[in-house]
Amino acid sequence: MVSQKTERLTSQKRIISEHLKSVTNHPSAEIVYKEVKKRLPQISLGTVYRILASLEKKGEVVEITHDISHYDGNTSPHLHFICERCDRISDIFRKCDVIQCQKLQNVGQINSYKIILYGFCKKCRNS
Amino acid sequence: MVSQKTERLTSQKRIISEHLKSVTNHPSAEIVYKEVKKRLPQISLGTVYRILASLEKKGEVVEITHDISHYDGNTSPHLHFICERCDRISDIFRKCDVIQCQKLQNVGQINSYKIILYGFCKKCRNS
DNA sequence: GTGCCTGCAAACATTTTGCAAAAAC
DNA sequence: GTTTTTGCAAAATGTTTGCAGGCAC
Repeated sequence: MVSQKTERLTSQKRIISEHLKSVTNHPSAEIVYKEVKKRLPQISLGTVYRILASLEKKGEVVEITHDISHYDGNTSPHLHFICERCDRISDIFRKCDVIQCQKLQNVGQINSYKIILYGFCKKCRNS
Repeated sequence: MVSQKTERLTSQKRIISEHLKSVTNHPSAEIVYKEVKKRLPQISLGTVYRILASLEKKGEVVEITHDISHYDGNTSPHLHFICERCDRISDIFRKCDVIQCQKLQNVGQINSYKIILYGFCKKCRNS
């Protein structure tokens, strides 16, 4: 019999997960660490990285790479807009026809996608 | 009078640029370095990074982040497909209606976009 | 000759990892 | 009690940078 690893629910996992679902600002690991530390003062940055990686692997969090990794706890399929001036990442809840591309193209089996738009946000464009 | 910096064409820039235009495998900086070293044995990795960054800034090269940075010398707008098993990056020359998203959304001014599809390529799916 | 660019190596920032103690089950 | 997870700190990785000499113009 192969012993199988059963995941355990720790307060670290729960609180990081809750935090990511409650914010919309796509924080980096460092920022998640700082925020979560308010509730769990003894947590370490390494743990934050480990938990973020496992949440991503499970599909409960989406990673957005912009210089460094940022994390989005909203897993409904959507796009991201990154302002090249202020670096803010915002959500765009609008479907793109990637599904259509899938069908037309025969590269293989498509499981997910990431779409990032780059430009200037309204605030930065007007200044 | 503000003195203005005029760019100079060096063999390093020319050969890296040529190399990226001649391949379709989306190499990392390290791989570009190894390949270009065949023609320029004295080139350094730092120079490769500097030139890749400047080409990207000028829009002559597209950066694809997948764990590390990969570079695409083909600047015609297209999508990328990454196999989650063999990590190969392939091009998909097909337009997506991101333009349409732009018009519908009013986040600001959109300058460019990156679309990455993740899945299993045909070879990996059948094994 | 002027000043941009390179090679080198050291520095940097982010992320990963090994290990012993702690917590979950 | 067993096994997973954590905190800590050190290591690893990819990338950037300062500087002196080299090369483009």
